[in-house]
Amino acid sequence: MAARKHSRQRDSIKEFLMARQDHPTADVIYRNVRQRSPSISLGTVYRNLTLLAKDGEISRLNLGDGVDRFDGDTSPHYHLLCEKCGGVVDLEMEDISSVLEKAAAHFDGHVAGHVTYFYGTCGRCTKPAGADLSAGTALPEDTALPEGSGA
Amino acid sequence: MAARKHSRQRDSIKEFLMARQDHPTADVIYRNVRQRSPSISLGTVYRNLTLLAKDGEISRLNLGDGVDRFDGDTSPHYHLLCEKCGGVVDLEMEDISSVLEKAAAHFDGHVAGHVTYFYGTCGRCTKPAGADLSAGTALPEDTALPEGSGA
DNA sequence: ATAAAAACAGGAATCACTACTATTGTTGTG
DNA sequence: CACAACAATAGTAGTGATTCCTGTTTTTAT
Repeated sequence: MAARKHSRQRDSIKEFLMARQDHPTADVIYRNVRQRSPSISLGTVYRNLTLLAKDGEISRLNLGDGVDRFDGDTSPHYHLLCEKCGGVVDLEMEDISSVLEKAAAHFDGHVAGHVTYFYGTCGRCTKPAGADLSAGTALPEDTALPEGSGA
Repeated sequence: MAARKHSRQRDSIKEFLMARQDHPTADVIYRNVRQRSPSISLGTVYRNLTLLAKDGEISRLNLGDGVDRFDGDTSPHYHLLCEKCGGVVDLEMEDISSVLEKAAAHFDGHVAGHVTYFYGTCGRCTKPAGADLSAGTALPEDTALPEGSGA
């Protein structure tokens, strides 16, 4: 029930998220989508992110640092929170779902799932300062609006 | 530097936490400690919880539900968040620190640690309703003040 | 006893996020 | 196409956990 209706704001949000490899916060999404849809409101961003996550089209991450992040990639994978730059990167690693069985082994309740994430230093921050940062995938972690050009 | 000075408020907080098997929130701690130290302020509770956690005397848990919880047991162990009652219970389970190696295997940064918790249904909530709830460890999950007796 | 500074109480402020309301946009149906 | 039903929006107010600030009180070393 409550059939979903189309909305450009939702399209913009999803489109933006799909194009990102990082895991932006609602605020970053808001500031960026606002370049295409200048009148969009923060509440709309939150409402749609929540709705998209509920429908399984995106996923919502909570890495314990007080902000939720959003990921256009809903396939199961793990994340690492970089303690230096605050960024979040995907981690390619073998399956660890066996932790569920381990958790259930001596437990008298029911274990439905688990949340795991890692912390440490991302590849970029691990390299010696001033190394080959010139090339590379330099997407500033939390791209804010380039204050000069847009609005 | 900044030598720590003794304080009864901090003592009360730690003492209260050590006596609990559940994982109370700052607010629950505040409401309970206030029975012993009626003039304690919430800010003091937070400041001391943060300080004790920083010094490794207690640990701070974030289970992604918007509230931090505190645990007097700092030995490494895992937690389960009950989706029915909202409570948090300890999980006795074999070591899973091997996930760290798995995470590090194909990663070009540095993996320092991981956070893992489980969700599902706790033992009490799993049992058929109205069963043997009469006996048992019935500590109400978020013990508020028993409004009648105290203040 | 005393002074330096850690800690406190109380309240204001912050921050991410949610809720509310009047208005606008979408969509199925005749 | 017209139009009613209602999903979605913008804008703004509200919430709840946590932190910060300030003048006062405790602790503690001397």
